[in-house]
Amino acid sequence: MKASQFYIPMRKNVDNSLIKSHQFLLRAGMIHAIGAGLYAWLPLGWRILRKIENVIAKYHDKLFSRTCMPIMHPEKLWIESGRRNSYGKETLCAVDRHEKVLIYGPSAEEVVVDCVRNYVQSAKHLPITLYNIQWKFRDEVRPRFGIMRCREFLMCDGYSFHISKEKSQKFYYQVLETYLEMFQAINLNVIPIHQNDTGEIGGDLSHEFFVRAQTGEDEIEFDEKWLADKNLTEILNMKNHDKKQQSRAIEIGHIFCLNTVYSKPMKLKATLSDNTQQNVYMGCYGVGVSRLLGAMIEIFAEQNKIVWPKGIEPFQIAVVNASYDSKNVCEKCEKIYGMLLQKYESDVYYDDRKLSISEKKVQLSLMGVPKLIIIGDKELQNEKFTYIDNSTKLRMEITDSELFNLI
RNA sequence: CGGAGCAUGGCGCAGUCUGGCUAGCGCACCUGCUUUGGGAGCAGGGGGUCGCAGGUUCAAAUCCUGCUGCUCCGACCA
Repeated sequence: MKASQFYIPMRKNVDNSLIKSHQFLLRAGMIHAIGAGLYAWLPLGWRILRKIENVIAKYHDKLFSRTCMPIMHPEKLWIESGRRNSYGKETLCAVDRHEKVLIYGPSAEEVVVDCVRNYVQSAKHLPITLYNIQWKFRDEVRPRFGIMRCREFLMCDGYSFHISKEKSQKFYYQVLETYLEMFQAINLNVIPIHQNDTGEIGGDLSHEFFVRAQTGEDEIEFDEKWLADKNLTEILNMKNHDKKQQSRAIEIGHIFCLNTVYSKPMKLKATLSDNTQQNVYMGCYGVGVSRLLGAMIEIFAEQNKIVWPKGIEPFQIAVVNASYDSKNVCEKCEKIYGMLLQKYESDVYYDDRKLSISEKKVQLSLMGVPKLIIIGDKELQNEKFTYIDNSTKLRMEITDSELFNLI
């Protein structure tokens, strides 16, 4: 991607009463506020969001198969599950031309149940595990903190269907374990906390996943053992009296064992080998994808730069033209850019704009591009490149061949 | 939903209390020159009628009423 073709409206002035991540998102040109709790994802923000989505999808693919559920749900399904009455004013509705009420989905239990209930007749058809990553809408009383509590947001939601409570719970713990791996893979020191109150979703076993951050909306207590050595047994053995530390925290995920809370009213049953019928045991598993992006900024961003977790960087490497008036330099940059494209594909950024080298470097730090190859008159004369690793601050002069060994 | 605040060029703000010169500042933008290695400098220049509607007044960004939008605190919250 060439910088000259990339819409990235960076701002130097932002309202400093906004939360850190919100300010950063605006400064780096990642989002644009459209209305209360509504944001447009601009090219840079969208790229990063997609990177996060990809990691989350990769881990969910180990346990679920991916689907895409509709955003709008017929009210009928919600009446059937009983959530129409209980969910409250956060439900945004629309009326179609036939005067039917449609609900902009805040989660997808009803539609997923509808997808499987006509097929599932026997225990032999189970288990079924599905997930989707889709835009959700909750008409928050008070949207705030930028993308952390907005109305429209991207969420990954998984659903499991098993024939028995035991199997359902076993799967639940598999998901729990996979989530721990997943969050670790993106450098997040996540703390799972067992919840007793499962809220509107229902069910009886639930864990919330938190990351510590000063700007978090929640106050949590956790066992400090979590920070050193974490494994599944540790969680299961955790008792209230073990809790030793407190911190502000951001909730980035929540999982539930739902039992038959949905399958009962929605008549999702399977026949057992003794020819009796059994309500199917469900679980649901949610990760806030867009909120995760905000949480990463809260955690990893400094004043003028961010170091994204590995794999989340908007671009892995950038070619920086330091002498845009020089034809030779421009040609060299194009050539190196072309070669890097072969290896990094769309993950290479070429800053070909007519801006000073200083400004380009500052902007690339703000974007969180980890590796820079700087090419200017100086480099051309010395027949070397300047290589800068933004995350480690390593800086060196390298030759053509060294460049290709390095990257 | 309760409380508070804000709305002035593209962005961030001052001016409002105590009505009155041509509505100001920083950033951004345009032109020129000099620059170009962690958000360049100098000089010149363009752009706003002050959220919307009404009212008071000789005169309203400024005072009054209503409306709309947004932000912050709280309650709420998969």
